[in-house]
Amino acid sequence: VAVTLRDVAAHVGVSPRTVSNVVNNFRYVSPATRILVQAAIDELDYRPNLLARSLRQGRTAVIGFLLPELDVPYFSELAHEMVEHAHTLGLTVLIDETTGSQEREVELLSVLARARQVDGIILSAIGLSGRRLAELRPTLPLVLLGERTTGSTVDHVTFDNVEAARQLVKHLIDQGRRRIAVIAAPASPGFATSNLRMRGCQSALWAAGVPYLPELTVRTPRWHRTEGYRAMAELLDRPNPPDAVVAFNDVLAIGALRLLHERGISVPQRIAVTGFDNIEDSRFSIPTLTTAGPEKADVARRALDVLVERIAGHTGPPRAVALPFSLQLRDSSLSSR
Amino acid sequence: VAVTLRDVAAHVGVSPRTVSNVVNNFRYVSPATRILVQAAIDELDYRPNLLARSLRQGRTAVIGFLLPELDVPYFSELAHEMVEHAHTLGLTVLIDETTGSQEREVELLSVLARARQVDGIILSAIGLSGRRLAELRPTLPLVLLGERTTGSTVDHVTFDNVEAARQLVKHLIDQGRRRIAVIAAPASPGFATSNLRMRGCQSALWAAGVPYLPELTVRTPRWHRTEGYRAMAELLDRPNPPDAVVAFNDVLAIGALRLLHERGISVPQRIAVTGFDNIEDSRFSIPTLTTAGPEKADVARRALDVLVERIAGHTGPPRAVALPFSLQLRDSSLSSR
DNA sequence: CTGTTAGCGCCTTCAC
DNA sequence: GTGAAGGCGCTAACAG
Repeated sequence: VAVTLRDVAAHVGVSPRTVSNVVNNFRYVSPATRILVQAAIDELDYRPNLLARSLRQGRTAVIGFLLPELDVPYFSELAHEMVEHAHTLGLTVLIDETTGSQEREVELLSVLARARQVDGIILSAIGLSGRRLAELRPTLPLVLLGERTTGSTVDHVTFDNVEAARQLVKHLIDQGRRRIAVIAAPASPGFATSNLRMRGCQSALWAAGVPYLPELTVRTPRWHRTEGYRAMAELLDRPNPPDAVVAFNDVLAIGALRLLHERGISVPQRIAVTGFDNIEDSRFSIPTLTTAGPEKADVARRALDVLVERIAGHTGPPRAVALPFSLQLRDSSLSSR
Repeated sequence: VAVTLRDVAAHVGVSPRTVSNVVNNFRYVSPATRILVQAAIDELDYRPNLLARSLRQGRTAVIGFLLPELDVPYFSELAHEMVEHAHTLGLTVLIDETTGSQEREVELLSVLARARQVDGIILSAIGLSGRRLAELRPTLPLVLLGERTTGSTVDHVTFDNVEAARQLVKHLIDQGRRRIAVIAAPASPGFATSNLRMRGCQSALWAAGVPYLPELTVRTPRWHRTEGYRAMAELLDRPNPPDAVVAFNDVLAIGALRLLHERGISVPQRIAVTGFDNIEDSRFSIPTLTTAGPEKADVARRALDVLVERIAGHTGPPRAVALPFSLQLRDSSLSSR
């Protein structure tokens, strides 16, 4: 039932070539024929079959965005920016979830890359190490998010996780906190986000001569609210509870806030809390949450720009884009207000 | 550089047909050749070009999911379920944002539908009226979410918004509330979600003989936290403030909670608050939020099932799937605890 | 400026 | 069981 280029051509009495020229806004079509053809297109309600076009041209104008989980606010906010900015570039976004497992990251990456369904891929990697990635030798333009791997062989966009963590902990120390707990996400090999943030924390403690208390570090299996809630409970049940908690993302922190509320422990008076990511919710939580992170719009914009450049054929050494980030000091960590 | 079916065939010394048979697990391939071909596939690392396959077969195994905004928790949670369930069906999901504007809903719908990039579409419509939709005569299987239009000409999956609102308000009345405010989303033509919820509220009030107070209804332009915050401020600034607030989704309610906290008004003691959607955050807000809605996994599952059935060629009258919903009574509305 | 031809990579009807 | 040929709808040479 679908109207094809041929149908339009036959209807007007020109060759398919001419119709194609009109559809693609090529020069060298006489105004008269252009009008004629356009009329036929409108009349028959013709739309080019993008599949056929993609097959022919070898490009699809679709990019794949692989992220751990769409229902984690950081990623949904990022996905939003991605879709929005992609749209301004005339691109569509195909989203798939990796659940943060290395196998699934590898699998999706290779499936997407080989199937020619997308022109390039943006991967928010959690489990994948730089080495493993290098072995894969991705066949498609690829931009990595959220992890800075030394000697990485692919483009990536990130921000200075170590420095951000350092500044957050320094802020807590400046506020007089001395027993600083950490709610960390799973340890991964290599330079995973969680490890970088841990390093920043320790560096700040060391610089201030405040002891790092390993017994006040809890590692959670995932980055969810529930995990933050559980981890906080665990911390309180230990002898000598903390006077501050650095959670490695905002939802973990929000889970912790919830538990503290239930136990009747006031924040920040008795325990200060900080997060990471600056998700929308951190401005509305009770109390509002101190956090740090880059602008998500920046992340999306830069990642797409680098990717588009590669798709356009740019060759050259892998780019490492480090975005600026900012600290948002809010009620959850400000003692004197 | 890409390896094609032909390359594999040439490498083994069989016809493309045979390779295709192996790839697609057809009967009637001798075990010997199957093994041989499979070996060549592995060796050359061949992957079928999905674009070519789709063009040939007329199906893409991709479904489009059009939603207002990915960074609104309800939709990101729903998208998560959609992607996950689609995966079990061997489908990929192409997500696009409509920002809730009718023009963009129409545009994306027709672009996607004609371009043959997807086999079917699930649309979480906000602005689109049933009538407008009927005029469009979508050329592709389409399932509508979140709005029940009378005499609709397309399949849709929803739940009983009127009844859910009625039960929430009845609950508030049972708790002794009498001055019940409403933070509603934009009024739209037809049977938009917001209108249905409003009707449910009024019906509950009427049934209990409690007056509906139009001066305590605020309509917000969007469904965001900030709007809930602003609307709540507006309500408090009016003479005779409410003793309960029904927000038409959870993020509006969370915005309202935030403002009430800043004004030092205790919830639920002085003002009770309820939302809609049962987003993850409603279990962690302070206080936890009373809310109502269907299981998002159900929504995704049923929508996909109906869509897949249509894609498979099922004809028949449009389906109207009404999902069960549940009330989650939590701290924000329970006076006696 | 426009028509003709070929082919992107795959699946599938028809033969053998 | 397997081979040969054709075409899904489009665009990119190459004429003219």
